[in-house]
Amino acid sequence: MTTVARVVLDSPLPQLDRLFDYRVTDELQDACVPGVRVKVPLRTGARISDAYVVEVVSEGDWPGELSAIETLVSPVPVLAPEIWELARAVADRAAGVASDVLRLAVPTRQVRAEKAWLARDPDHVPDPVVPPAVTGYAPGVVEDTLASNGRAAVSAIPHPVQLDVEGGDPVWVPGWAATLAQAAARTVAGERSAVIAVPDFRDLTDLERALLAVLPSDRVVRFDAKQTNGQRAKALLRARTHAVVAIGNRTAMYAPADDLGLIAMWDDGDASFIEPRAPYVHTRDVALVRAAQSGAALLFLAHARSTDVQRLVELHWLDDVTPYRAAVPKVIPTLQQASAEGFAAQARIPSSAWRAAREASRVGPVLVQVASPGFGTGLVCADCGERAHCRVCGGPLGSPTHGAVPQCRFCGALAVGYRCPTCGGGKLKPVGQGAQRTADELGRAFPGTRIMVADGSRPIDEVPAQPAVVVATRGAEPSTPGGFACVLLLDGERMLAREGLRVQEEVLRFWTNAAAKGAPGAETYLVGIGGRLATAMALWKLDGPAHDELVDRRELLFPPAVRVATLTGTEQAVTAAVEALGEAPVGPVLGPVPVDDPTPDTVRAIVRFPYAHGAEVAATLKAEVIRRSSTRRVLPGGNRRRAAPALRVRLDDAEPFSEV
DNA sequence: AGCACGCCGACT
DNA sequence: GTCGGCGTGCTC
Repeated sequence: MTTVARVVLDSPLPQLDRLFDYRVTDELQDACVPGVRVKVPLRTGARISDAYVVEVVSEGDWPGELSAIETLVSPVPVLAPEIWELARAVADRAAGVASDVLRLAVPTRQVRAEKAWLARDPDHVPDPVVPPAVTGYAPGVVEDTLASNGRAAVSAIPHPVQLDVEGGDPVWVPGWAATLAQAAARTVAGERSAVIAVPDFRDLTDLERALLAVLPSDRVVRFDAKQTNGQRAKALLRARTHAVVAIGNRTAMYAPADDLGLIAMWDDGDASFIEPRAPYVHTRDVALVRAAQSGAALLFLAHARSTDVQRLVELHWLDDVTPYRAAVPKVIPTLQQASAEGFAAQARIPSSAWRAAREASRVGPVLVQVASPGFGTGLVCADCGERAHCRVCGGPLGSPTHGAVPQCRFCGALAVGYRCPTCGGGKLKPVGQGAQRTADELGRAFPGTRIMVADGSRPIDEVPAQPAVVVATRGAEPSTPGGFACVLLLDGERMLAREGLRVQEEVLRFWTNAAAKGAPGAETYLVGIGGRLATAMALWKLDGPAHDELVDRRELLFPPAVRVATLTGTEQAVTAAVEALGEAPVGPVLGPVPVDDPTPDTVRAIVRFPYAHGAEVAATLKAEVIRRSSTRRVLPGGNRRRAAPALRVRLDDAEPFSEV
């Protein structure tokens, strides 16, 4: 009797994206188990491909003669069976290649990490964990979701929370981090694992701090983008030793974990969750696939709900969980009002907000959110370096886009034919950054107060709980123990004025995430904003805007109301692929239109289809890609060289809709 | 990707 | 007659 290993090849070619059978030689019998890395011959003995064993059977389904596995790279099973299943399903959903997903999920080989893992004590039993309560919500609500392997969209606690640490000082963490840490600790207490994905490095640090307050360190495994391959390989193997919480950014959603009990994400609307590598699957979708496969509980925590999660709530696929109402921030929207004082008038900060901020800055730190540098670059005279000011109100001039007519950052007046009042020069050059300029102005207006600036290039993680004004670009706000005494949200109008499908969602995320950095009961002033968004913020009912957005998207047949396939390639290949889809698409096909990427003879078409047809559409498109990939294109000009594939398919890329 | 197989033009 | 062009197809 022969033993057959079914392997997945480490190749990005769609036509090789299936299992291949190989004979297992006698000397490899014992070591050849699912998950090990091997090298196998392909077509001719001269070509050797890397592969993972995914299954060992007594008889394969290949009728021909089998080649033998060339070598066993290492006896350590690095590809957990459930991660193979996940990669397969994620690739299928995206009409992509499983080995592309595996490249995200499994770090390259690291001998030291493997040695450490082989030398581990397999009988080691970690200390049991006492399950904490999940605080800030009605007793039992989150606990029951976990216990029943339920699924929920959870409105995060919108202020910092203090967690007691056994034998140490209490720590302040964001409300969402406390909730996820408590939920994960309950999961681990039941000796099941949890995976949690957060958008960026700072969120990861916050979450880790919260977790270490409720769990011993051998129960927390961290994956992050700054780790070396070796550290990732080590973390990957450690995640499978006993019940742990695996935390990280996008790739953490692929962390192996025996007996998964909880899958969670913080702030799924953050664009960092969009995977930039093929097959470009959003972490939220990985979470949904993994939840379906594992049956684990699923939690999406956020302040401002994404339209994607709102859709799942309206389908009753996710429960809607909110914290105690008493916890919500006091958001005070203010449309422009005249203000008596100089800078406040220029910045259109109403006098009430101005006074509140000044009062608060005497007792604790005040957070001022401004748009990012790209929203308004400052201008100075190219000859003498003098700052360019508005002739109408005296505010600083900026240039919204490069080369545009300079415009006042405060009153919006256009400065046509600007002349420098000092030297008479007519040329302006950009300088400085939005946050820094606002800080300068505030410094003059708040004499004696410490002013700090946090932006992308000069990040600050945390500021002390002392009187100060912290000016931060949106998304770069530091934390402070206990929370800020007052929060001012400036520039909102300008942030909303940007073009794009998800602008409103994004701006609500920026506002709510900043407001949640305020202390419980602290006031948040939303400057220059009225209407429905202001009401939603004031009532802290953020599912309202998400619902309204979703209604609009349904009418327009825009994602996430429908799914989207972007087809790029030769006109022939794209047209044939659209035809192959038959009746599955909804609404008109957009295009094909000529695009210059990657070659001038390329076209692009966008088809929309209902979620119910997802599997069928992905399978059809994958088959088209395979069909087209075997024939090579001859580029015009006579010289034969390798051209881009005749057909590329990308699913659920919402980017083109931002231009509509 | 690579590499073998296969069916039409100019050569010892 | 056949050497080799590259279009087509396959890889356990």
